[in-house]
Amino acid sequence: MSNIREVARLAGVSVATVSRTLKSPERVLPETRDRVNVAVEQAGYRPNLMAVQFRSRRTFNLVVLVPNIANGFFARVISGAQKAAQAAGYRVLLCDTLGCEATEREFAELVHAHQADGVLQLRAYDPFASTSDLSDVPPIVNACEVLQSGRHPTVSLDNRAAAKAVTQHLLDLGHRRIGLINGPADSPLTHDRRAGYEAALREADIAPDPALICPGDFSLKAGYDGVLQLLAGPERPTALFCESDEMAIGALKRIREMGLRVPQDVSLAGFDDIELAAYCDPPLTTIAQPAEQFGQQAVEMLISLIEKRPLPARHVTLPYQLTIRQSTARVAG
Amino acid sequence: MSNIREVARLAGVSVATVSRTLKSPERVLPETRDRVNVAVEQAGYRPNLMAVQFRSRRTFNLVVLVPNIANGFFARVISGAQKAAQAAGYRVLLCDTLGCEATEREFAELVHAHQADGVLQLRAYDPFASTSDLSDVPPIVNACEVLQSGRHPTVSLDNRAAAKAVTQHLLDLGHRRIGLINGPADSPLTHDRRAGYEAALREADIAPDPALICPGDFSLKAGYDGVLQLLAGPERPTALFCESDEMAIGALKRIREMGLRVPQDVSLAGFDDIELAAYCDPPLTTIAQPAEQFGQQAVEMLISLIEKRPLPARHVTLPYQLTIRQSTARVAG
DNA sequence: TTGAAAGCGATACCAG
DNA sequence: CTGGTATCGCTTTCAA
Repeated sequence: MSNIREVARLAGVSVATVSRTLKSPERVLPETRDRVNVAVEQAGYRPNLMAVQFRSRRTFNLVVLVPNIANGFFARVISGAQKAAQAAGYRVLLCDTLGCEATEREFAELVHAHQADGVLQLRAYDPFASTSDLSDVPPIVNACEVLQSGRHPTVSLDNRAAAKAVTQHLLDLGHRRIGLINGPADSPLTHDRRAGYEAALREADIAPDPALICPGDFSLKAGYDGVLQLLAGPERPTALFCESDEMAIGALKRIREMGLRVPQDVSLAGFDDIELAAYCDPPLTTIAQPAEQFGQQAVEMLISLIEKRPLPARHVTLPYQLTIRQSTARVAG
Repeated sequence: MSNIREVARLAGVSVATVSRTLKSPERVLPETRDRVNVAVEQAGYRPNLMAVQFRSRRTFNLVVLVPNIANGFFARVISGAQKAAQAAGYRVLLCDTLGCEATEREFAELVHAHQADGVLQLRAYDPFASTSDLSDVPPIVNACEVLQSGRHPTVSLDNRAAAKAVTQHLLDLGHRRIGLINGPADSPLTHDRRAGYEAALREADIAPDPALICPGDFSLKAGYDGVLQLLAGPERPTALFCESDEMAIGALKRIREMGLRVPQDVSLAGFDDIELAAYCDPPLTTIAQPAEQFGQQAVEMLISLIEKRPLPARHVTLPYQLTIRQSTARVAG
């Protein structure tokens, strides 16, 4: 593989001139420049980025920690992140952490090892939690699922308000017994969404009933299993709010298997507005999140951090949208 | 950030000794070793991987080119790839190329720029097609959707046989008019699956009818749109084979909207066996592909290539499995 | 067993 | 405008 010296030799100039021609051509005589360019061509020369980065102490790599790549929502976040990164001349080192803290810490360490310039974390875990010396904490942005510490910049959604809006929508349709299938217990998303759900109920003078709330984890299976528990009791709810579309789709299957219809017997609402939500039968009422924007905004903030540009805002909240389709209807009777 | 010199100073040894202690401790006196380790600890030293890689000319990075991260099938392939990479001490640089050849070439170039040791391509496009000098082609493995050139090692599925098996299954159920919704026209997958479909028909003495074949692109929408065309004619097919589960799910929605039932009026089969296939109503008959294995095998081959170990086989074919659920049934009448 | 020193490839400073 | 050269942090001979 040819190097800069080889090119210099071919062009009959010094390595310094080759470097200059490539980096700031205006500082080189056009004639010399041409000779160098010819030599570059001839040698099939490509700068060894390893060396460049080593020298400049910059990698233009961003580590993105994803809890689960297979999740349609994160896939869109990643897509947005990648576009923003590419636009700014950065690359994305994607890591499917499966929610494993050790893995997350390990990958975050890549920054300390000079393998990346910053970290984008899409889960509520601070891989640098144990680093008390703030000057030792590299550029990091937290998006989607954020920490309350406020230590790092964040991009989030007002999950409480969104969940409240969905619940309100169900209340408006006359529902009084509304079931909830939660997300993972340790996630702030779950906490906020549940809080929004309960707030809406209370404002309608309905006491939240713990028997109507069941644990989940955002997966198809959790929705499928959750329904069994929620619709088993004597006074079954007339509506169900699932904290993710995947759970809603799992729930839908089980509801059908139990011989009930959506929305005639049970109204069903999800969260995320994944592509599939519109293709369900019936199409799913849900909360649309600007997934791509999460990734894009977060990456832009991260790059500002890296390049030490001022951040317009340390904490950004993106808008949600209640998307009403046919899975929710006025309560029967 | 502390460097190796700092550690050497603290331990009162030379940088060479520090390096040795870290790389081959057995070549260092235990006593010295301990002193070095203490110094490492004390200085909070972490080797600058940039420098290590620069010096050793190895990055332990693998570029993985994915046509579409949002696709559930690829998500599983990636998961398998990542596990295999991690197990071998490599990292994955994931690139969502969106099928853009320029992007693919650009990322593949990272190998030439010494940013990665090899490339895993999950699509039938050779980013080094223009490189005629074989010694200039870096380690690369092609998986899932493979090229016919045979230039690079591959991991694939016998798509023709799999499609033939699905079609045979439908024929066995008494179907004679079987529609097909194709994948992208430029993909070998599409070609092979269609060939399998036609072969099965011919063996049953049925002439493939072009009017029963419609173009698609593996997306929900393509399935949704395709049905409109296929079921519009006077002699509508009694069964439909979609070359991806996503298209089958889109098709399902449209079939319902047309007032037809699956499988009573139309049998429906997909391909991929994504998680959702089992959660459809009715659950989808489909071809299960060992997605994780694709990623795992391909990465293992790639690493063998990189480390110049002999490959057990240059072309690996993984097994498929016809998974029969409730979306296909004996033809009515 | 340990240390001194020569690079890896590119950059940038300082002279000329 | 151009060239010589020190330097980034680490690895790896080669000697001692």
